[in-house]
Amino acid sequence: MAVRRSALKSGPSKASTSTPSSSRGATRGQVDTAVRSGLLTGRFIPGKAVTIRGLAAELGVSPMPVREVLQRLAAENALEVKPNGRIQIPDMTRGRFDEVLKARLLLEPELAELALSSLNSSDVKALTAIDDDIDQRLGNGDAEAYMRLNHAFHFYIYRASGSKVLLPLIDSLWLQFAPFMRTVYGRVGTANLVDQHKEAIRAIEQQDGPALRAAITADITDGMGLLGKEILLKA
Amino acid sequence: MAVRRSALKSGPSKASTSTPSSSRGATRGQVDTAVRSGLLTGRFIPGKAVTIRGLAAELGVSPMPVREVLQRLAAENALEVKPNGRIQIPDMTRGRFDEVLKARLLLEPELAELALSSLNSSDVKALTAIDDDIDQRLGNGDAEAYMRLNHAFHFYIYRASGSKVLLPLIDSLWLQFAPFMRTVYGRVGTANLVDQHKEAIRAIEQQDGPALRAAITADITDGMGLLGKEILLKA
DNA sequence: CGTGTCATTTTGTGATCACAAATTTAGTAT
DNA sequence: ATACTAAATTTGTGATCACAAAATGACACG
Repeated sequence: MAVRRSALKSGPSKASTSTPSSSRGATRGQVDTAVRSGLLTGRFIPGKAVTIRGLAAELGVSPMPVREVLQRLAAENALEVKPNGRIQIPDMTRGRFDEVLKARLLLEPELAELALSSLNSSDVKALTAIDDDIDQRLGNGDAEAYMRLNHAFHFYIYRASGSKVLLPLIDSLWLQFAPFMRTVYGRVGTANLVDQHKEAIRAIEQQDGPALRAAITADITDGMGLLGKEILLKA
Repeated sequence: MAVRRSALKSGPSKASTSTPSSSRGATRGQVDTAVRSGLLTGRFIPGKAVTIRGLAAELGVSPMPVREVLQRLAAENALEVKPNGRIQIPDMTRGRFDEVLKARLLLEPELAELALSSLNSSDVKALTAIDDDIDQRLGNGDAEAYMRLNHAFHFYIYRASGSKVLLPLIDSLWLQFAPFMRTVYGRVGTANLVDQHKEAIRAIEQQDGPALRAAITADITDGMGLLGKEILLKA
């Protein structure tokens, strides 16, 4: 039997936080966290099929919780159910990309500003720690770690808003573009990636709303817009 | 046995369009359409529990497809899974309401303008027909019909954009506030509801983007913002 | 009349099964 | 070799079952 690359159960990925580790819906929570983190760190390749039994075997659970999780993620447009029932990672198109970019630019600066007043100096410290970690990993070319940390940085801010509506929408967006961005990093590497994290941190320190909006907007445009469009035009 | 009010299988609701009526996932599609339309027309009351077996019996299907549909809708934040596994219609809070309103104002005018160039004179005719229907129903106080038609009006426009990203996000938002708005209409009635549909239609006729944005924005603010805030403040 | 306790019922969850559709593989004929 | 066909496998779907947790109801006790 050939050694097959496993999309999950690799890396630390710390699947503990916010995961109901026991009691009601324990298995489903575990599966959900595993697949979500797999999508966000680019361990799933766009266009590749995802089978219920395959995932179930890989995670050592029965097909049932996997079925429900995949339906959930399909509802968030993180997965695509084809007319024949087959489930796969949607591949990115130019139209979809433009829409995700537009939606991100509309929602994320807004939520960041909404969270601003809830962020204090200890949060600044935590964000700085994440950003330092990112800078350190960028040189190594570890795209998976970069994606995980970049997600952690943004959502640390967004989560502080306590949002129950905007946050899930943005969650859905990240699940949609993350697998594609992974393929982008695979081509251009991570060495010369730029972000506006330090500007964002400074804006938070000074409680400067417009500056934070600008930093987030620029971060999205630079990190996703420029890179992605270049790749998509080549196709 | 007492006659229990059924949340579904009542009214015409025309569950045919866009429903996979046969082949793969037929039953699930039927259940999904039924519950979705039930939510959008306010046949589900916020705070009320929804049981898998109950819905399954009501729709005459096995619990399986219902389970998956409810998980889907929970992923879209149209339903809430409580820590004990119980599923219910989330009840509206002031914070949630403000967020939904904000998100609608950010996304819907944008998508309407995006759809503008795809709307032609035959679409104007269709929209006018829907709006006339609304005017006719408003006097009758038929809140359910109003909600269904208002949804039809907005999404006729949005769907024309061909959007695959923004449209699902807006879909999620409507599923979240619809059940609450139903309770609002139950208090204030539908007689003196106002909308900006005619202004929107005129903007489409003249292909006037800014005017369409303004009409949609005003429609959201008037129809949802004013009414909802008043009710929520009383609680 | 209120209150705690225990039995009964209901509910979600995970597992397994049967089935049909679709995919893949093998085999064969041209 | 190539194209077509048929068998074998894989896959999603719906149904049913067993189980534990939770909700509900009945009932006795204060």
